Amino acid sequence: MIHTDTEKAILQAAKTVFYKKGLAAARMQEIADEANINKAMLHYYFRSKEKLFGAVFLQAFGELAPFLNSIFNSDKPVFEKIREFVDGYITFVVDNPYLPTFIIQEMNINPQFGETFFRNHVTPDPSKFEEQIAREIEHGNIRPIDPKQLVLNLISLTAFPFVGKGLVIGILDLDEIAFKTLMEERKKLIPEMIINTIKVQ
Amino acid sequence: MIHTDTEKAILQAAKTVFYKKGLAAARMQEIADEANINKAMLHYYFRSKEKLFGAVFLQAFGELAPFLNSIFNSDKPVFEKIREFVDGYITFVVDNPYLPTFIIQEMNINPQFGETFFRNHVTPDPSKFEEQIAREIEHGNIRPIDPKQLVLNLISLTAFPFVGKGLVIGILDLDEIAFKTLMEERKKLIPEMIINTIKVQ
DNA sequence: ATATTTATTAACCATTTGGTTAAATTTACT
DNA sequence: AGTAAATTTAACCAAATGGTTAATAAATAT
Repeated sequence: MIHTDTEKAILQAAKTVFYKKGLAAARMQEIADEANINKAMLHYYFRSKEKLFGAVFLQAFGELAPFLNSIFNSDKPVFEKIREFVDGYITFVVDNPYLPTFIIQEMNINPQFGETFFRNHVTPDPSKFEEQIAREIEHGNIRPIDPKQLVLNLISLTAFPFVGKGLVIGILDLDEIAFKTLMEERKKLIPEMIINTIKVQ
Repeated sequence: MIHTDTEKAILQAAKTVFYKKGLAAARMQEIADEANINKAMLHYYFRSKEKLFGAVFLQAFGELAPFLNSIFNSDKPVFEKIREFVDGYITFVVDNPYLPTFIIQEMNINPQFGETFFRNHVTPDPSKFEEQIAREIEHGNIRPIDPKQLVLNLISLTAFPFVGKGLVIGILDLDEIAFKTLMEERKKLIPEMIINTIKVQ
């Protein structure tokens, strides 16, 4: 796994272009230009467009999955994990705005690719967190809820505004600043909402 | 606005292909094959790929926007609107699984297209609903919350699982049936959760 | 220094793709 | 029926695109 400067430059450029345009709309020449190198180098290092895309996709997950798993799998209490997830995710995505959309987009366009990927790589895995939730419910520490639904609520509330940003801005009539303000507020709002739903009165 | 059979067949085929693959990955020949007609007909009726795409996009919004607006703008109470939105949306999307993803995807890839579109067409508009929420808060009937955040929560919880379906299935380790079951459960779960957050104790 | 491997480039290639055209067929009109 | 208009088709075209190649330059090893 040697990474020469050129290889790194290619990956960085490919990331930029693929994130913004997706696999189909991205052009090899555009990636080469972005990396300031000859187009043939892309094939020299990555063989094909699909392979290059695969490398970018892998790296995208490589940035996100360990981060999410470190939260899911820590030994902290449920409420704290919820707060960490929301705050961490929003902070992360504000700095990497194209990443979640990119992942979701390509997994939808090519579901088979997504399935294979999940089978063969380290991906976000909340199963331990789900077990923890189930345990807390059994102990009567939080109100009954399907752990999968809880995790889905958490991800939905946190990720959707970024994934559907264009639509959200249009529907709620926001500008860039108002959007960012709203997202910052959500760091508090989402955990409060979820915790309020599951905490025993 | 005459629609011959051929024109209808083209639109239907274009819908199928564009929904599944997006603008960039869709092929004019594939649309022609899907419609069982000659490729030249696509240009005869719609001039260019972009124009055809525009027509499909317009129709997509035309299906969704009035439906959502009829809920947002009715004279029913807030809680009921929340229930109607969730139930209606999920029912709708189960029958039209590609539609929301399609809209969000293309608005993200080409934000300018999205902006122009929102300025020139009938789109989902929750502003009246937001005012209604603000009024209910003033009257002390529901707990204080930014109406935009409430609407965003509603849309996020309802739409995200479909938009990010590939990822959700992967992360939560679901199959098609488990996914559908989860979605059906959400028709109850989401309204309960949101209403629980805003109802005065 | 010289040979050998590695990296880089410019030119090239085959295929695909959106789009056109001119002829043929069907429909509508008188 | 005869004619003009609209519809449909097959063949074609230019541009774009992913990918290759052969020659060159740079680095590495002997």
